[in-house]
Amino acid sequence: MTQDAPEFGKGCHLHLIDGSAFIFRAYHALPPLTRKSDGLPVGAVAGFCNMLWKYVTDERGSDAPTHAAVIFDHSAKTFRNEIYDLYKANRPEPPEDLRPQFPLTREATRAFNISCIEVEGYEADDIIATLACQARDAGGAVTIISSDKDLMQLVGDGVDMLDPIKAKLIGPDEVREKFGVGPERVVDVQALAGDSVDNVPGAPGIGIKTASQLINDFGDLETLLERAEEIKQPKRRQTLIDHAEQIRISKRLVQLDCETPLDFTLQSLEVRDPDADALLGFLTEMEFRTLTARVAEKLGAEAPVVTSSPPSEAPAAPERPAIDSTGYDCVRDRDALDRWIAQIREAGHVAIDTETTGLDEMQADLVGISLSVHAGHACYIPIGHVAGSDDLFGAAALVDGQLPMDEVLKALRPVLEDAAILKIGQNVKYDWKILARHGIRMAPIADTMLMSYALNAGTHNHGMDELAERYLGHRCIPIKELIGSGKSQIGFAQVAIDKATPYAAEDAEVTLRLWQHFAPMLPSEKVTTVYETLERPMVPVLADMEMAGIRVDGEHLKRMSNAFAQKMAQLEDEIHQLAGEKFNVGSPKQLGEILFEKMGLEGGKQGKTGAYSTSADVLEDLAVEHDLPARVLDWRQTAKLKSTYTDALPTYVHPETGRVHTSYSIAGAQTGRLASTDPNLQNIPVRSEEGRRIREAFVAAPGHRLVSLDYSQIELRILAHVAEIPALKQAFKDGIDIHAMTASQMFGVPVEGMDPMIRRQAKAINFGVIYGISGYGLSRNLRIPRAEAQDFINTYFERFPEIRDYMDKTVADAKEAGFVTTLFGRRINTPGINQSGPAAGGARRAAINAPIQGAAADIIRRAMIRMPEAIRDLPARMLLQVHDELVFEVEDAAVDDLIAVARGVMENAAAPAVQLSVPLDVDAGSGANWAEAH
DNA sequence: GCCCTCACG
DNA sequence: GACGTACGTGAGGGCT
Repeated sequence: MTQDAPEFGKGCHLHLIDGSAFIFRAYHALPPLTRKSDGLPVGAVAGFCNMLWKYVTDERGSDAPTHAAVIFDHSAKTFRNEIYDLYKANRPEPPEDLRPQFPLTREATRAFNISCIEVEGYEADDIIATLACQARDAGGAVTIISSDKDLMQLVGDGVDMLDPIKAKLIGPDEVREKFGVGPERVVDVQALAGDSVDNVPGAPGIGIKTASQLINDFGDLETLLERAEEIKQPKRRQTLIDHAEQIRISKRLVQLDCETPLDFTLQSLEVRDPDADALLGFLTEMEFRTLTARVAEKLGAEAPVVTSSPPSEAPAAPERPAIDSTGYDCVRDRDALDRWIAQIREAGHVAIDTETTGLDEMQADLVGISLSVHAGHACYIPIGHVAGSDDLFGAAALVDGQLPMDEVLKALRPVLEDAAILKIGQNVKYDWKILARHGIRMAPIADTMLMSYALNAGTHNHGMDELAERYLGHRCIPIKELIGSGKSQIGFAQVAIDKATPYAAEDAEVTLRLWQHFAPMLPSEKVTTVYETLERPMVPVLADMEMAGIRVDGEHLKRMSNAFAQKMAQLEDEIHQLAGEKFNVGSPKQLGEILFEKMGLEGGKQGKTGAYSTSADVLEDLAVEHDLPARVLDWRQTAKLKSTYTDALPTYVHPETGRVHTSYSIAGAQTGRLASTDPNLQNIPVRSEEGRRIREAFVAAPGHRLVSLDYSQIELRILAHVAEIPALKQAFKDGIDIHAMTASQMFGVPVEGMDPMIRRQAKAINFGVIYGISGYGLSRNLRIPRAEAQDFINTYFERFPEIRDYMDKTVADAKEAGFVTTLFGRRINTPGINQSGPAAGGARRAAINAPIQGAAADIIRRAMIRMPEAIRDLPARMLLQVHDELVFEVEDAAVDDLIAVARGVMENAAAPAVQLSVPLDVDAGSGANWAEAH
């Protein structure tokens, strides 16, 4: 697109809009508006759009810009923090309701078809300075749309500023009026005067007035500092002599950098007409009715109507051409690659998929990358394909006709890290980690899997093949057609490139189309906030945790394995003797026959498959009278610990890091909980003494400790809040033993000196309530008659009637809407709620449990998302999440600091989105290993 | 590939 | 009146 644009030069006029200033001004100028459909805060976005619209429609006549860009700050840390670590340190975090609006303002800018620019490590001011210098040097004119005094140093020949609010032009005279010196000496004055807002120290006691006087007296700052002895006022003289170094640092802080590395040209900033569809689409999505109407009128277009049909009814409408995997591009040379990169830059987004040698993203190697920008088009860039090897010893030689991996990554990196280009993935955490291993931190990202999860949790799973079939009516090429299966399976690197291209490129196109399908549904289905605040931000957080891994002591596990093997052999002998014959103790079928046929024990219940149940609770009952089932229980526990933990865990130790790297699935559980796989580190034993020793094998690195923080009773607290149970809320506020309190209320006994059995029963009921209690379930759990269990439940509901109200209301809501929601808006669909028969009970209990379990999951997600920023100055890393627990690794000396900071984040994680009526309590511990820390 | 069992919250 | 149930997960071993 830019090839035809004229070179930037004389006669051109560049407008540089200070986007961050727009945002903050918009935020503070407007009341906290929220989007009506889902409560997403959008006040700043609304103000921002109004300002942009006003800017775009202002009549400027011959002074109209030929080129324009909106520039944003990328992140809080910049190169200035290396000069002075306290730079901007006292600047408060942006308000919670502003944060989710930052990405939206970028989207808004793109919707207006204005170039959107930000660069990591640089402030917007530096980018503005760099562009202004370049434009001025090229002979063009520059107007900076901002009233920021820090930018006034740029004013001069060919560069002026425009205060967008006062509509006032700022030239050298206005600068002189403000600083008492000309633009070229502004930094000298700022260096002396300092700036309390940005925490630029300056010289104490010297303000702008004094500073400009001094500079005017001595000419410039360096001269002033050299000849400070000549200053007449003694105090002022001493201040300058004492603080000369601090003043010089201050100058470096306020001096804007004209050398920001930029990967685009001035030509590419050429002014473009807004695209009516894109702009109206965005404004409608934001539900800005007035502005949408105004824009539609001006552009002579129809304002689109947001439809809000539930996703389950959404047909796989094939408005776009069917997916055809035969015509994809295979990118084999630099020109083709550059053309794709130009396309991506023009569109501002790209769907991306990586192909690798395996599923373990900590070990798999990159084989190729596929991209798609427009439906109907996609490409595959092979980079790591090797010759199919019949020869086992033949070195895996790269196939000809592939660009070198380094070159491809180097070319793509600016795009992948460009804050103005959205990278769309399906399960993008996978690709993020693969690229992170090549030093690329991809941002910003979108994930179609997480979009589907926010919309469809509870309805179906969110894998690409399933989504493509459901929503695009397209059956993806099965990977098996390329790599085979079973014994003859080959790696993706061995697949011929002409076979890999349609498969890989298709994945990118499907991802793009899923994004086109889902993205507009998030607002219409009111789950944008969930997606933006609970799903999307988890990707880099989890990726970092997974890549950090946790150290595991393989020797410790091996010793335990040996001990377990001995114990099992001994138990096996005893069991065989008791049975009078040899059989496979690990076979429930054989065991059932021994127990209930050969030995003729009572209580043999056959399930639907005709097999006897030999589950632990059956065996526990039998164990009261008989030795054999007791031995089997012991054997089973040992076998479990050995096979699942002490034997399996060492095989997961990464050869290079020496640590175990789990993988968390964000969209696996229906309720918002994470799930941990390969290995599952969320079910490491803790309940039995023998099992707990396995936790001793999870150790901190030398010089470090493991710290574990966990929420105390978080689900019961959420229940107390959502069901508004005064007695429960008060107990949590008073910090008293919640189960004892329950027992006391139910049975009328004092909390002091309570019978532990009574407390245990109350505890079981408390948990039962969370699960959607039934008399049968409670009777089994407590091993009491069903009628007795039912009596307990009745008493409980009498004492806490609000709980029954809550349960009834939740089920009624689910039946009405087809879903339940958590406190934070997470939606869990309940498709089975209107079933009849036995399945109805299960759906009913799941619906009761989901908002409670889900809200707890939301809260710890919020804590995790805030954690990296909160602990960034501590020598600590977040390693694991176990539903209500976070595990960190921290240098010895910083244990207490970490606990204080992390606890604060966790205890306040619900706020400000939700003001809980109960406190959240967090327990903490630390030690050389996980057993000690827990 | 399904079922059973059991580890966790 | 009978039915069959605690909620949410993942992994390993047996068996077809």
